[in-house]
Amino acid sequence: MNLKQLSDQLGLSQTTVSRALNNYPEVSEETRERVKLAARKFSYRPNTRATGLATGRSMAIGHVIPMNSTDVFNPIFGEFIAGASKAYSQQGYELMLTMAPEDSEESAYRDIASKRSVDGVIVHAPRVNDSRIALLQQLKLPFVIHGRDSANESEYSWIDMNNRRAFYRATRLLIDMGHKDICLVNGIETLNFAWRRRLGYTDALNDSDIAVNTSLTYSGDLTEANGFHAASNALTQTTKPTAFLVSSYVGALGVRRAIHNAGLTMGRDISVVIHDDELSYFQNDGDIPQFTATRSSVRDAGERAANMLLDIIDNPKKGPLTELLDAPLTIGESTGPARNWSEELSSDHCTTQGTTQGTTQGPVNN
Amino acid sequence: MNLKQLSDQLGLSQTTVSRALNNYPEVSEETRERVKLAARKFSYRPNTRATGLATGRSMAIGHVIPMNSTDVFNPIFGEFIAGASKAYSQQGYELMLTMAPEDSEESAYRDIASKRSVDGVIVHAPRVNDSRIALLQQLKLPFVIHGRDSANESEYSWIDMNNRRAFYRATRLLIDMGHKDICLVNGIETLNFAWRRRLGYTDALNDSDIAVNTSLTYSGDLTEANGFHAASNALTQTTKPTAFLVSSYVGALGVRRAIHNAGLTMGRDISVVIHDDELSYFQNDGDIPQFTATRSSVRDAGERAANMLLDIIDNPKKGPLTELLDAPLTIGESTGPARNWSEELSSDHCTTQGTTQGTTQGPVNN
DNA sequence: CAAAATATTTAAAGCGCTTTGGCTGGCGAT
DNA sequence: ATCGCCAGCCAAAGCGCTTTAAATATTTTG
Repeated sequence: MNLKQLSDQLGLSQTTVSRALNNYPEVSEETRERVKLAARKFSYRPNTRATGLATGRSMAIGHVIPMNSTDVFNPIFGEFIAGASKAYSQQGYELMLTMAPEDSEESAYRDIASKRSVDGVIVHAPRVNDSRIALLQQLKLPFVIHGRDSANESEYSWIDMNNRRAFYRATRLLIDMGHKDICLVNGIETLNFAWRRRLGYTDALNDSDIAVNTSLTYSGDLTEANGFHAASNALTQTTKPTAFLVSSYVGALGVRRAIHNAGLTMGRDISVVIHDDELSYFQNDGDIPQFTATRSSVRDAGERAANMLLDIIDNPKKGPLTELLDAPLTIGESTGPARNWSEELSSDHCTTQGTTQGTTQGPVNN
Repeated sequence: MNLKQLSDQLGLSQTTVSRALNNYPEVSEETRERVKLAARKFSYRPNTRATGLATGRSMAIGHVIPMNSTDVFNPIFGEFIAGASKAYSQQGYELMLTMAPEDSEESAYRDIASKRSVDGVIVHAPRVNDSRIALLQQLKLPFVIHGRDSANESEYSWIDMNNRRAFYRATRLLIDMGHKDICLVNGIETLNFAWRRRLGYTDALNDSDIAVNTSLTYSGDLTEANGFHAASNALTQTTKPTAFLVSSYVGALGVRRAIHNAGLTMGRDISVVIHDDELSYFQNDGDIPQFTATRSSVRDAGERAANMLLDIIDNPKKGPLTELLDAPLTIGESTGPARNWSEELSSDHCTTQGTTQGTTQGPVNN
C-alpha cells in the first residue's frame, strides 16, 4: 500500500492524506481521523526512501565501528549501541551500522557522507589526534564523538567520561591503601580514553612521589587473554606488583585468572581496581561488588550521545554540545591493604581465611 | 555533487553517466573512462535514497535484535553482526540495526516491511514455536534465521549449528570420564538453541542410563552472574555435581568463580565443558585451551548468514537454503576424571600440584 | 554510394513522497 | 447582494536516480 493507493481508497488527494498523517494544521479534524484510521487499517507506512528523497532527511544515524588489525569487536560497542537505539526508536530514527577496517576508515566516512544515507554519525573510539574530526567537519556531516580527542582544539560535540579523573582516583585509592607497585593494564594507548587513563595513573603516582615503573604498564586490546598475559608477566617482574589497575572488566577477568594461577587470592594478596562499563552480562554489583571499580554505564552514554546528536540535527544553529560524565569509585571485594612480599614468605601456610564461602575442600595451589 | 551536476560537467546526459558508472554495455569505453575519472575526482556517489526509489531495492539488510525484559544485550549478537557486515560491505549493502523489545517485536517487523527500508532481514535468537517465521513469510520479506525453530515444519532459510549433537558429545565426554552428576547451565530454554542443547544433554544421560536430576539444570540469561549463582547453588545440593556443562564462555566465567569460591580447582576437582562461540575478546585457544569446549565461530556464522541472504535476494526463485554447522569438541584444561566426593574428604592437604605456574605464595582457600 | 545494421547518446517518464501555490466554497462584514 | 477572508482541499513540481523509448552517429554491407 502506498500513498496513492491509500488516497484513492479515501477519495482524497495525496496532499491531504500526507498532511493528515503528518499532523499539518490545514486538514479538518474529521478527515484527519478518517485518514489515520484507514492508514492503520491498511498498515500503511510511508516508504522511507521516498520520504527521504522528498525531505532531504534520511531519518537514520550512522555508527562507524573501527576494526583494528586484531579484529577484536569490543563489547562496549554493542552495549553503547543498545543504548543509542533506544533513543532512535523513540524518535523515529533508524540505525545504520558500518564496520570500518582501519585502512578504509576515511573512505567509509566519505562514502556515508556522499551517499547521504544518514543524517549524522556517531564516532566511536577516538584516537589522540584523530583525523576523523577534521574530515567530518569538512564533510559537513553532523556528528557526536563518544569520547574526545584531547589533542584537538577545534569545536565539536562529544560525550565522554572523566577518564583521567577516574583513574587518578582509583590509583589514589590504591596508594592510600599502601600500594606502591601498581600495575596498569590499559587499552591501546593511541586511543584517547586509554591515553587519559594513563595520565590519571601517572599523575596520581607523581603526586605521591612514586616513580612510574614502565615495566608494570601494559597496553593492548582489552581481551581476557591480554589481561592474563599482562598480569602473568607482571607477577614475574623483580618488583612484583601488589595491585592491578585494569581498564575493563573483560581484561580484569584475565588478570584474575593470572592471580589465581599464581596461587594468590584477589583482594587479599593482590588488589585489583577496574573500570566497569556496566555491560549487561557482567553486572558488578550486589551488596559488595566483586571488583572495586570506577563505573560509568556505557549504555547510558549511548542513549545520551544519540539524543545529543538528534538535538544537533534538529537545531543546527546550536553550538557544539559536550557532556562529561563522572565515574564514581565503588569499593568491592577485590581490594585490600598492600602486602609486603619480602616479609611474608612462607608465613601463613594452611591457615584458613575467614572469607571463604561454600564447602572448602582443602587447599588450592594454582 | 549529484548526477545532474556531474553530467553537466561532462557535457553528457544523465542517462549516459548513470550507465557508464553502472557498467552498462551501451556506453563506449572511452566515455566510460572519462566518466569514472570525473566521478572519482568529485568523489561522486549516487544518493542511496534516490537509487533505492528508482530501483525498488534499498541495498540494506535489517537485523532485529530481540531485547528481553532483563535488557541483556547478548555479546554474540555483536560478534555475529561483525561477521555479517563483512559480507555486506563487500557487496555494497548497508546494515540496519533495530532493537526490539519483546512486546513490540511484531510491529518492528511490520514496520520494516512496510517502510521498505531493507531488502531482507536476519532473524536472531529464534524461539521454539517462533511466530516471526509465519509473519515474515506473510510479509514476503526475504529472511534468514540464525538458528532454527525445531517446531516449525514450513520451509525457510536458516543457518544453525548442531546444538543437540554438540551437547550430546560434550555430555558423553563427561560421562566417559566417569561423571554422573553433571550440572547443565543453559540459556533461556524457550530459545531454540538452548532447548536443543538440553535435548542433547538429556539424550546422552538417558543413553547411559543416568537419570536427569532437574535440580542440577539451570536456565537463564547467559550472564556471568547467572553462571555464578547457578554453580554456587548446585554446589550446595545434596548430590553435588562433579562436572558442569555451560552454554557460553561468559556463563562459564561465573561458574569458574563459584568453583574457586568453594575452594575447588577447575579441571582437578570439578570439570567444566563449555560451548565456545569464539568471541574475539575471549579466545579459548593456545596449545591447551583453558576450557574444554565445543566450538563454532559465531562471527563466521554471521558472514555465512549474510551471504546466504544476499544470495536469496539475488535469486528469489531459489528454494530456501539451509546450512548446519558442526561444533567440534576440543579438550582443554578444564576437564578431568570424575572425583568421588565422599571418599576424598580431607585427604591431600597442602600437597602442591604440579600444574602450578608462577610464584606460589602459600595455600589459598577461597 | 545508399541502405541496413549497429553503436552511442539523449529526452522523458517514473519511483513514492513532501510541499508550494493555487482553487473552492462558506462565512461574516459591508 | 458583494466582497474579502479563511478553512479545507487539490494539482503539480520536485527530490536524484534508473530505465524505456527514441534519436543520432558510425559502420558495415550489397
